[in-house]
Amino acid sequence: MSGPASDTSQRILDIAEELAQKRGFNGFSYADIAERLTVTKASLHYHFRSKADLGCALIERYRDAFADSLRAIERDVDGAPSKLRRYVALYDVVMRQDRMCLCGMLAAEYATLPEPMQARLRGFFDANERWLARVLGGGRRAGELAFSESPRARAARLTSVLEGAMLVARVYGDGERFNSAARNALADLVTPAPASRAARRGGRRIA
Amino acid sequence: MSGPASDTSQRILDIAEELAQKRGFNGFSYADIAERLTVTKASLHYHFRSKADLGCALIERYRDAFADSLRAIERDVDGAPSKLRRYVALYDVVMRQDRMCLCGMLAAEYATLPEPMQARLRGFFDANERWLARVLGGGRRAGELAFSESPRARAARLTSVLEGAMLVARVYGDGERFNSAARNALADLVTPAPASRAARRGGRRIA
DNA sequence: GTCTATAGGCAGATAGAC
DNA sequence: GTCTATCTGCCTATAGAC
Repeated sequence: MSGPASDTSQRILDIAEELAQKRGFNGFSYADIAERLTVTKASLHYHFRSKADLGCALIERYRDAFADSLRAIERDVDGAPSKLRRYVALYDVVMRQDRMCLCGMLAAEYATLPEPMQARLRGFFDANERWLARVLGGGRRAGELAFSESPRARAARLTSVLEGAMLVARVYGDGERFNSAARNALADLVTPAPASRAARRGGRRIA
Repeated sequence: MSGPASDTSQRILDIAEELAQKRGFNGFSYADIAERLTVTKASLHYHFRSKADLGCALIERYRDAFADSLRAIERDVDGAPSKLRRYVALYDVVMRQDRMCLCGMLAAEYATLPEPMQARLRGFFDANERWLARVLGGGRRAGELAFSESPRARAARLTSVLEGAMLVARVYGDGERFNSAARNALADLVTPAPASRAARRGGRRIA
């Protein structure tokens, strides 16, 4: 959309993103960023007039990167189960860096955030769940997935278990805790017998 | 354990708990409590020397109240499905007050918390999941519940979906979002045909 | 774009009177 | 137990030189 932001702006966002994901948006200050970038706080205000502006830029960049990842999944893999595994892998990358999903973290701080950040946060979850709902609905029609709610409700529930698993796993510093929850959440969603799926597609019926 | 804390201490904790659940532990100050209680900040420091002390007291009281609720469930209802429904209702009460689970909120802020609070937070989740794992394991042995992981892993996953659903539902200000996720999470756990359960207990076999 | 300097406010915390 | 007064430090943010 907008032109290529300056390299310094990007590095500020990189540092702010890590801090926000590890400590929360209220858990870091311009001084923390300035120290790691070895510039002064005043310089940061040149790039992002206020912390609210920085926060908005943070969400927008995260949202765009996430959207790119979802497009890459669509491009690279077929089948809802594979797409979901790739989707979960996006969260796993974050966990391995000892971070929380940026938007999950901001969700906790929601009541304290400036309104423009709140609006962008809702936008993130909306887009995320629209994509998931589409994959889930398609997978169910193809017989690859099984669930009883609406695709949108199932998407919300899947988002919940992934965000919640990250949240609690960080208390234990245990990424495997997240992986176990994610793996089993997918297993509950994918129809048990892949062989029978292939057979059904061919019109054959299996008890 | 300790003697009855003063009435003022309890009221301080009531206010701090609400603020912590709505805004996070880093999202409120002694000034916020002082204003609502119409006392001075200095008075608060008489009851809780430091904010870290207040935070520890907050978790301990929450943990004890939660443990009481779990004992009440054991006392009042039979059967794992009913126990789980009552368990979920504990979360629902919190959601209806537009609050996040205290310990879920603190989990997000974990990296910024003083170590004594971190230790108590782990203790909360440990106790919580030990209880859940026991109910889940018992329910499976009784044929009331079905799941493939260990009871402990399933307990962790159930905790995750409930905490995550609260987290995201607050962004939308939509308690029904939480309810939908919770209801369907339980449905996935409870064996489909109660009639067949009763029959199986009697030794009869159903296809 | 980055700096120095500083404003103005709020944080958690303490001393000591009552 | 609660108060007034105060301390120290950090916060976001701005002015203006370079």
